[in-house]
Amino acid sequence: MSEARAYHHGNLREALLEAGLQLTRAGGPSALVLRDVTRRVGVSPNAAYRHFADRAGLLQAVVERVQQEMTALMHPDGTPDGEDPAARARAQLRAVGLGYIDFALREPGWFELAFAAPELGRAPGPGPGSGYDHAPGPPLPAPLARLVDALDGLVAAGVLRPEERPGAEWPCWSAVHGFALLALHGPLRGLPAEELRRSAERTVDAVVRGVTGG
Amino acid sequence: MSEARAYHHGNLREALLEAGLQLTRAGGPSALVLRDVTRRVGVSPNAAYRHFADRAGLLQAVVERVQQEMTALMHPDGTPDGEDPAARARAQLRAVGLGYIDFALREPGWFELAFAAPELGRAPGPGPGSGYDHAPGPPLPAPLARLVDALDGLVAAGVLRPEERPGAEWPCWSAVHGFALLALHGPLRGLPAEELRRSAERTVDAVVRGVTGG
DNA sequence: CCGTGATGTGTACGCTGTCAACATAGTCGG
DNA sequence: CCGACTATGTTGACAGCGTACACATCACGG
Repeated sequence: MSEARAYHHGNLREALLEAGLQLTRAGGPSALVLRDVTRRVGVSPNAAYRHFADRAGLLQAVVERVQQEMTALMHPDGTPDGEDPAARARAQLRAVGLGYIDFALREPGWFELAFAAPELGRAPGPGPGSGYDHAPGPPLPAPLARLVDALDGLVAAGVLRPEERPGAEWPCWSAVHGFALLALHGPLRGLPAEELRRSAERTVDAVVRGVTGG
Repeated sequence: MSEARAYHHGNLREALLEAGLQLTRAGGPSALVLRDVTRRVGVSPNAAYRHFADRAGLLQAVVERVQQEMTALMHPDGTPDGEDPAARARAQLRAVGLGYIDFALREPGWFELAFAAPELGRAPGPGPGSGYDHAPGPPLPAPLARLVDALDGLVAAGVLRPEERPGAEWPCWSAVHGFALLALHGPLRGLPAEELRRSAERTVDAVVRGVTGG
C-alpha cells in the first residue's frame, strides 16, 4: 500500500537516504556530498532535487533517520537492579550519560551528524522555564528523552530537590557532550579505549555528584 | 630587523592573517575561504601559496593567532580574595571555567575555530599518565594552562587528593566545552544572556563540586 | 649590470551545489 | 484504448571553490 514502488528507479528517496547514512557513518556530515550520494545510487546529481530541496534538506532527513536509529541502539538497558531507590536513580542517570558517550565513540560519524553539526536547526529550544517543558511539540531526540526521565527519577527518589529539577539537563548534557567531543577531536583523541572509558566514567560520576547536590 | 617589509605588497603574510582573523571572527572556520581572504587583501588567490602550504596551513596559522589573542583576553583576573585557601582555590577553578564559556559566547567564531574545529591537529595528546604531563613540549593553549594551574591549586589547598589530580582536567574541560557548544549551536542557543549565565554557573558549580569529591 | 631568488599574476583543471530545459514513464479521465 | 497530465530522471550550463603550472616582476648581491 504505502509501499512506494518503482517509477523509474524504484523508490529513489529511500535509496538516497540509505546512501547518505552509509557516507555519513564513515565520514560525518561533511561526507554527505550530493554528487557522491547520487553517484552511489547510480543516478544523475539533479535527481536528488525531486526528493529534497537541496543538500541541506537531504542532510536534515538523514539526521532524522539517525536519531530514530539511535532510539533503537540505546536499548532500554533495564533499570539497574538494587534495593536503594536513590542509588538506583543515580545509576540510571549514570547509564544514560555513559550511553551517550558510548554511542559517540562507537559511531563518530553519526554522532557528529546528529548532535555536533553546527548550523542545523536542531533543538526545539527550551521553553520559558529554562528546563525542557514536559509536553513540547516535537518529540525530543531519544537520548535527551532518556536524560529527562532519569532526572525525573532522581526527583522521585528524593535525591534531587524538586526546585532544583528545572535546568538540570544542561550540566549533564554539557558534560557528556563535551567529553564526547574531546574524545573524538580534542586532546583525548586516540587514547586507548580503556583509559578513555575510565575518564568517561569519572566525568559522568563527577557531574552526577555535582548535580545531585554533592 | 625582523620587520618583514614590502616586496610587492608589503608583508602579505601578515595581511592575510589579519583578514583571516576578521573573517573567522564573524563566521567561524568555514568563513576562511581562501579566495575571500586574498580578495579582501587585494591580491590574487595564488599569492597565498607563497606564504602558506594550502588553505589548511593558513587556517592553522590563524588558529595559533587566536590562541595567542586569547591569552591576552583572559586577563589574569586576579586570584579571588578571601581567607579560606580552599574556597579560594575552588573560586579560582570556577573562574577559569566561566572564563572559557564567556570567551566562547563573546567570540563564537574564534572559539569554534580554536577549540571546536574538527580535523585540526590541535591537542598535543596527553602523556602516559592520562593527565597532562607537567613538562610537555608544545605550550598548552592558554585556557588549558590556566585550568591546570587551578587544579594544582586545589591540590595545594588540600581540596583535591593528590592521587585524584591526574586526569582531573577532563571532567572540567568536558563540562565547560560542552556547555559552550550547547549554548552556541545546541538547544540553549538563543537563550537570553541572563538565563544562559545562570545555567553556565550551575554547570560549572556542579562539575567543581563533582571533581572536588562532593 | 646582470643573474638569481623571492614574490605575485594568469590560466587552467576538476570538483562542488544548483538552475533551467528537456525527456520519459507511469496514471488517469474520456 | 488513447491522449493529457504529473511525477520522476537526464542533460547541459554556471558560478564558486581549492589548487597546480607557467610566467612576470621586483630586490638585491656579485
